[in-house]
Amino acid sequence: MCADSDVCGDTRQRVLQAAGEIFAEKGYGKATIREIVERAGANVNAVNYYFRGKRELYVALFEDAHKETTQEDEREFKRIRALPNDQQLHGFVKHLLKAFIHKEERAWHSQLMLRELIEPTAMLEFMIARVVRPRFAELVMIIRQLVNSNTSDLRIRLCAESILAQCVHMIHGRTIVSKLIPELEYTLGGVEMMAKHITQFSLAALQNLESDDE
Amino acid sequence: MCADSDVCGDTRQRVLQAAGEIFAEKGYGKATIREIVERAGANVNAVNYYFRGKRELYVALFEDAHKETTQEDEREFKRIRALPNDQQLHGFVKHLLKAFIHKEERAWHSQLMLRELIEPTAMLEFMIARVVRPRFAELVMIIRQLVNSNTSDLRIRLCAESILAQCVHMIHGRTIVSKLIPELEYTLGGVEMMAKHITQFSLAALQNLESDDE
DNA sequence: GATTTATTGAAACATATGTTTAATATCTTC
DNA sequence: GAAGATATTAAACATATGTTTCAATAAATC
Repeated sequence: MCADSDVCGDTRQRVLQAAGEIFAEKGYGKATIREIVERAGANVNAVNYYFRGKRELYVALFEDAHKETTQEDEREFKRIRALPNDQQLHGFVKHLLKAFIHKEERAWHSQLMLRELIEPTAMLEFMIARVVRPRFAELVMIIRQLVNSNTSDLRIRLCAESILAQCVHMIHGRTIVSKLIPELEYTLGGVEMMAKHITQFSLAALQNLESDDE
Repeated sequence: MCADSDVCGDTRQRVLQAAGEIFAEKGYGKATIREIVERAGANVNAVNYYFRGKRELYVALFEDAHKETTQEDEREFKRIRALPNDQQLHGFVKHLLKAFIHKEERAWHSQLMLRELIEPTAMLEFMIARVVRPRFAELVMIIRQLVNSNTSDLRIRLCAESILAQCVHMIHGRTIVSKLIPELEYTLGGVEMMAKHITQFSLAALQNLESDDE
């Protein structure tokens, strides 16, 4: 047996790749081992041989995806922090949106994360701790620089949710969005347009927030 | 055989109720006929006897839910149109949010609709046409009264999506939202707070929109 | 009240799917 | 090149689940 990726034949890798795509496409429940191994050009047994089972394959995959996602997040966040205040939000929104429009081979990393929000498995807690919370914290930091200094923390977190909501909705609700706004294509250009609108809408909101007493 | 609800024994009705709850809870795929009939106190055969199959049961249920939803929408929209301009948005947001916090017996009507957005079945098209589009149109009307008269239609529709996004996110992302903002309880009081924030945030955005030329 | 129809119940059937087994092939190492 | 470890394959197994069958029972009709 071999656990490391480079040592053994590429069957393990092909299964990982195929599983990533299919889990991202259909979710854990609807993905079947037989479809995965077929796409990987491997035998049904391959999943159990290399990963001990469907669930363990999913966990392995998820940890891969999480690692790549957090690395990319950290890299991007560093870059964004160096931007002028009023451009940071745009950078953040664009970063979130772009992850989902990647070329197919890579796209499943992000889609897998998003799926977890839709139909949670046992990995949800892990993901909230490692991906969602850091992103949320970063967004809160960006917002804090844009609003009145006496704005309460609760208010800022609510605004953060409002902005996240718009990003998530564009991806996850794409079927509906593209029917209601056919002008929005799900390409790199379309994403620019989405990011521009979300940023503009949210900046306008933040700059116009009423004071916190009520 | 009997198709009307009042004529035959109440088995058919009990199955409908149980199915509504379970489909809303778990989605079409994960709901099983055996669990449905068990909760309804009926035999496995009941589903096939009264509805010809699982899918047909789902369709029947969905049409029921849709009818009730659209009726309630129309009633509420009429009421909201009578409000002053600046209160209409708040009324609309509150209406959307409240539907999901109903007492359990009724909640599945709305939850079933929301599920369709998450894991679409063949009913998605039907639902977009009958529920989503009318709601979207209503929201667009409300927004149009609040912005500069030369604001483009595309811009207005983008804003409508931004507002819908926030509403949907509060319901559909409740697991995460309540972790990031523990102050937000999913009770009637909590919903008031959500509605207040979403309205305030969005009104601020709309009032501050830049002009459309670019 | 007998006959027909509608409803219910238990079991069987067919299929899909995760998992295991055991045989075969391939590779490594001495 | 032989022996043992590693990898692959095909088949079988176990379970879950939608569906069907058919007999038993209840309800309706005449």
